[in-house]
Amino acid sequence: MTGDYLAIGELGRRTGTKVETIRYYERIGLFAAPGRTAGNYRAYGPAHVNRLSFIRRSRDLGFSLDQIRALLDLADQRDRSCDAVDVIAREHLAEVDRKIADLRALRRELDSMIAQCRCGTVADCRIIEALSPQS
Amino acid sequence: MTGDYLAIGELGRRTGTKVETIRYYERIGLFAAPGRTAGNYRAYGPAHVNRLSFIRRSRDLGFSLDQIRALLDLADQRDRSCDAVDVIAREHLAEVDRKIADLRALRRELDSMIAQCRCGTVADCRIIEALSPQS
DNA sequence: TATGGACCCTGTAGTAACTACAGGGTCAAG
DNA sequence: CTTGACCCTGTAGTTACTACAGGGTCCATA
Repeated sequence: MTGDYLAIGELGRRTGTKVETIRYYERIGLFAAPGRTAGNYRAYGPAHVNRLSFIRRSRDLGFSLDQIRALLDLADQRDRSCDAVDVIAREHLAEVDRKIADLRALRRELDSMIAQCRCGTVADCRIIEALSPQS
Repeated sequence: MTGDYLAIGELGRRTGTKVETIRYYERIGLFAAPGRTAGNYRAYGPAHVNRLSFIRRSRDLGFSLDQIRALLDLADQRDRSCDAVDVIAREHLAEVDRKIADLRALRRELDSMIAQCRCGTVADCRIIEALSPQS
C-alpha cells in the first residue's frame, strides 16, 4: 500500500477490529467507504483510523450501533451544545444500571437454587424442582 | 377446543409465552409437537403446560435454550445422579457473575465520563473526547 | 519468470432467540 | 351467513457480527 494509506488488515490491527467487521460497518453505513487502489483494495487514511477507534471504544463501553451513529453525527457538529451527547450517555448508563439490577436478582435466585442441591438423584433434585411449575 | 385440551393461545396465556414463541420452540425441537384437532389446531394437555412452564422459568433465570435442552433431558432421567444438573446451574451462575463484573466496570467508566461533562459545545465535550482516540 | 502464500475482493449464509408479517383456514356467536 | 377472534404455514426481519466460497492482487523467493 503506497504512501501512508492502510489496507484493511492493517487498519484492523491498529484498531482491534476484524476485517469482516470493518466491511460490515461500511456496508451498514456506519463507517465511510474509503478510496480504492488500482487493484481495488480499500485505502484508509488517518481520519479513518480515528473514526474506527471512536466506534470501537464506544462499542467497548456498550453503546449500540444506533447510539454510536448518533454520537458520530453529534461529534461532527462541533459548535452545537453537547446536551444531546449527555442524554445518550445518561440513557445508556441507566440501561446498564437496569441490567446490573436484573442480573443481581437473578444471581440471588440461582444461588439459593444451587445451595439447596444435595446432589442425590434427579428425582429429588432441588434445582429441577425449583424450575418446575408448582402446580 | 374439546375436553381439557388447550389451544395454543390459551397455553400461551397460562405460561406467559407468545404464540409465535411456542411455535418456534416446537420448530427447533425444544418443545414436543402436540396432537391436532380435526381442524388442524394444536391441542395441548397438562404435560405440555408443565413442560413449557419449566422452559419459561429457566429462560427467566437466563439459561440458554441449549442449557434448557440439557436440563430437560436430565429432568426426564429421574433415577440418575443430579450432578450434571448442578454443573449446568453452577456454570450459569459463574457466567452471571462474570457479566455483573463486566457491567460494573463499564458503569464506572461511563459514570466518570458523564461526570466530566460541563455541557458546553460539542467541541469541548468531555464525553466525545473520552470516546476519541488519544493520539 | 514463475509460483507460493499472504492478503484483498464480493456475496451469501449462519449465529441466538425470538418477532412480525402475509395470505390463508376454522370456529362460534349473532 | 357473516363477522371477528382465533388458528395454520412459511418467510423475512431484528442485533452485531462471523464464517465461508470462490475468486483476484501483490510481493518475495527460487
